Amino acid sequence: MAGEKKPAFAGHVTADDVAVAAGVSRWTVNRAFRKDASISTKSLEKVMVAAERLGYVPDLRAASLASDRSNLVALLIDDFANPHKLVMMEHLTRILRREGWDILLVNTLNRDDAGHALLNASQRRVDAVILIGIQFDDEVLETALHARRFRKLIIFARTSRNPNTISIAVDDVHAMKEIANYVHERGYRRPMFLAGPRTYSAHLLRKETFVEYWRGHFGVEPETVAVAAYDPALAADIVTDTLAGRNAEALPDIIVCENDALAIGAMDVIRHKLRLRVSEDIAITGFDDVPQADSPNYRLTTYRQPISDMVEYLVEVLGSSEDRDFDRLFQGKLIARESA
Amino acid sequence: MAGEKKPAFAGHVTADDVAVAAGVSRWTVNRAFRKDASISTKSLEKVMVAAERLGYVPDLRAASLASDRSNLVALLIDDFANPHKLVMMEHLTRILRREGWDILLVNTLNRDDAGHALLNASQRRVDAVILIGIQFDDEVLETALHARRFRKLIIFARTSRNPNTISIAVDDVHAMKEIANYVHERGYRRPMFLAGPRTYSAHLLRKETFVEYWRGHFGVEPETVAVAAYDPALAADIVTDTLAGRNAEALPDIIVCENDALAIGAMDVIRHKLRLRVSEDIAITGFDDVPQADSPNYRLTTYRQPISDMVEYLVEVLGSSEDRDFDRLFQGKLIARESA
DNA sequence: TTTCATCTTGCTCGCGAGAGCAAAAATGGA
DNA sequence: TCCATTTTTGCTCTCGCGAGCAAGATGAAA
Repeated sequence: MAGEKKPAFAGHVTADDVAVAAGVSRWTVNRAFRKDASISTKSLEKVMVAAERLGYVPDLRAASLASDRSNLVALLIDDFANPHKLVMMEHLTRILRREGWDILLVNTLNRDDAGHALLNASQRRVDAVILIGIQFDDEVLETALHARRFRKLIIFARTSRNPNTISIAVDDVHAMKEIANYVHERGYRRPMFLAGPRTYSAHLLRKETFVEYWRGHFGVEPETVAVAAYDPALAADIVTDTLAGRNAEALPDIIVCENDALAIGAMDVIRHKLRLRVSEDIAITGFDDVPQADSPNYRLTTYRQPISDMVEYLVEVLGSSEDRDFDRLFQGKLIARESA
Repeated sequence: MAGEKKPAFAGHVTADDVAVAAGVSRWTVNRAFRKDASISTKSLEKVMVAAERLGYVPDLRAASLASDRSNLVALLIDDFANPHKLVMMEHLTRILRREGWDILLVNTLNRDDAGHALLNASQRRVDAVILIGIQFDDEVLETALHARRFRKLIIFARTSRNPNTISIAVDDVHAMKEIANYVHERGYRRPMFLAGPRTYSAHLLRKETFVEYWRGHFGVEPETVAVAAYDPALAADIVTDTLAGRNAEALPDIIVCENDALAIGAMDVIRHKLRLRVSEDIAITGFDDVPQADSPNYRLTTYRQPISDMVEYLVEVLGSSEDRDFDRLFQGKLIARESA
């Protein structure tokens, strides 16, 4: 009380210090920082004034340890060449933070590393794991799930058949049918599908859907090419290797890409390597509607995922303690621009 | 011992359980998971076998609480439109993880939010904070530093004059002089400088250096234009507003950009809005050497920062307990491509 | 004023580890 | 083989907070 001046070394100010300063018990101090706790406005104010003066903030490690809820989620990601990841991260970090969740960011270096990444997260006792990476196989997920290291394992922006994971994604099947119809209506007849890497657990149904739908409805089997990563530069190499030297009739009239990262790489090749015109000679579609897709340089026809809605749903899932099936598909939107 | 089967619910397997299973004490179990601890190979193995079987992993929250070292660093970021952020994050997440550091990712929504973001981090008792965002003002940093909420506050890829922060950055002054000389040597005489937002604490000395150097050495004051964010789309708007309608003599012959994000936006405008040729009509330089800069579409002359080296130095700083001046400038490299 | 319900406050115990020390075991040299 | 040294192991105490309960304060109804 009497001008007892500690050198405000906030790193080690504890609730006890505040309690003494405010003339209440330690538990009242902690209660003041919990939104659910019952506390009188009088002591709340006393505590807050003292805390402010001493520079006290509660230690979430201890809170987490005692309550068995960490309010921490791990975000596992690996596909850093794909610009859409930046978009997803922006939404995830902003909205999760608004809802009081902190994020542990883990770079899953490669498929073999996924298990370690999961283990890493589990050591911090995260409440949930969000996968926005692509390199995971079922075995790893099964192991983690079986060990019940997390309450929830959420696969974001990708569908999963694993009944124990929660998948929040766009409706790829519907989307690709819409794209296929659009492409056909616009008069394209020789599509080539440019696909990304095949993963085990978390699938994109885009290639399968497009190919089957096109074959079923328009009678021909589209050519498909796969790229080992969602990397524009890599996509460019593959497309160059595939198309360079072909004469006009052997070229596709449109390249339907699994996402914008691939589409951007492919478009660069059409223009600068094949020296053809985009849309007139070879059209192109993407998926994701990354910011670049709207640039005057690309004007890419693509398909927008409702990322904000998906993340809002994600926080709803995180907050829920029910044990139901949380899987959900969202409807996206075709964005027609000049590339197709 | 005798086939006592718990339903391997790893979420609640504690060191005590493993101790019983392995026939040692709890402390021996914990020691087995610490690299510095003294333990016999025999008990190490016993513990590891038991831990593996039960699915035990140490609880880093508790370890952190007891040892006052969290092995956690906060990464504060805000500039999600800039593709270079993805590059930095990839390096940071990969190398920090390799060295045993976990990352708490915090999206600093805006300048007013920086204080909250810092507070957020401090509640998790992170060992250090790394800023790769741009919106911080001195007041906020001073408050955080004064409260000593973190052992280290590192400003990455940006220089700071604040003596209490650690700045790990590229030598902007040297870099811009090199760029200015290159530009002049290549015969450009009417440069325009396209700058990003001005921040308080963490400066980029690029604009100042370029403008002063050019004026001092070549006698004329270059025109400068500022963009409110490192966002290609925003840069495109500003450049369009600035240059559209000018006749040829009033146009710059080169646009020197503070970074690639701006350069990419500007280049799109030159081609698709002004309908001019890049390099022949208006040349352009960037900074960062983002992946896109190398694409056949841009072929941007730019300046590469040695991000890997910088992050390696960062982990060295994190690991050090000395109390010296850790500020360091790295030398980058001019990457000449076709855009200038 | 009394009585009972409600709100607030303080307390015991526990969360899962680490520091640091003391006891026990292993090791080595004469 | 014996004693001194070194290594390994176990233990007490602590880190900062929360759950849940009991005691105390407050207030409304009788």
